[in-house]
Amino acid sequence: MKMDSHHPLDLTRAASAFAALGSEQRLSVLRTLVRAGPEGLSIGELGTRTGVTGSTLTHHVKILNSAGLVTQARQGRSIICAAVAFDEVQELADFLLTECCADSDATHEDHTHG
Amino acid sequence: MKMDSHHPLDLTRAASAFAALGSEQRLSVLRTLVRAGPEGLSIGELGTRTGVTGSTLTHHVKILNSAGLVTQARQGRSIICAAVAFDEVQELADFLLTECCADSDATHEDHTHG
DNA sequence: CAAATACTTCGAAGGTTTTCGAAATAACGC
DNA sequence: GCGTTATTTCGAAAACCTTCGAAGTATTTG
Repeated sequence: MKMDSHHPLDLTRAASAFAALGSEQRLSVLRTLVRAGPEGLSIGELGTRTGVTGSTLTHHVKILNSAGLVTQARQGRSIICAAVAFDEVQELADFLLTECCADSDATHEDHTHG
Repeated sequence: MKMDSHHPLDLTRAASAFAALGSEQRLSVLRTLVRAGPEGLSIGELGTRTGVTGSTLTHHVKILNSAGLVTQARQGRSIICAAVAFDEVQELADFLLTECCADSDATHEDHTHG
C-alpha cells in the first residue's frame, strides 16, 4: 500500500513527513530502522528494540510508511520494515532551505547549508 | 526567551523540532521566514504573507521558537521573527542519519547521505 | 494621560492522536 | 483442518492540538 514517493515534495506532503517524525516513539522506531540498515527488521524485532509493541507499533509504522519514510514487505509470517529515510530526509531539509533568502532585498549573507 | 540551542540534539528535542515542522501552517510560516532571510519579518508582515494571523500566529510562532527554529526580538511595537533553521535542519537530518547501518551485520552497502 | 497600533494571554469548542485490549486475519507446520 | 506465531483491525478513553474571539499588555504619538 502506497509505493509512490518520487514526485517532488509539496507543502502537504512535507508537513506530513515532518509530523511523522514528530513523535518520540516514531523517531525512535525510524532511527532503529536506520541503524539496522537496508536489510530492515521485522515488526516483532522492532518492538523488542524500541519497547513499542502490538497495535501501537502497527499504528506508528503505518504513519511512517504513509509518509514515505519506511517500507513494509511480508516475508513468511513476519512483516519486514526498512527505512527509506536516507534520501527522503535530505529532501525534507532541502524543501525548507532551498529558497533561502529568495525574498531578501539585502546583500545576501551566507546562511546557506553546505 | 530561550536562547540556548547549541547542545547536541537528544530524542526529545529532535522529536519536538520535527513536530514543530509537522503542520502546514507552521511549515509555511517557517519557509516564509527562510525566504525572508536573516533580516526576518514582523509578526504582522508574516501574517500578511502566510494568511495565518492573530493569536493563532502567535501560537505557531511560539512553537517554532520553543523548538529552536525561530528567534523573536522586539523592535518598537513589532516583534521581528527570523528563521534559525539554516543549521538546525541539517542537524535534524544528521540526528536521523548519523548512525546509519550501525547495527547492520551485512556488508555495508552505500546508503549514506552525501 | 488618552488613543492607536502591535502583539499576547486566556478560555472554550472542536478536532485529531495516542494508547490499549480483544477479536480478526495471514502464514506456517503437523 | 487445527494449533501456533506474527501482525492488523476495531472501538473506546484519555490526552493533546488547533482555532477563535475577547480582553490584556507593551509601545509610540499627540
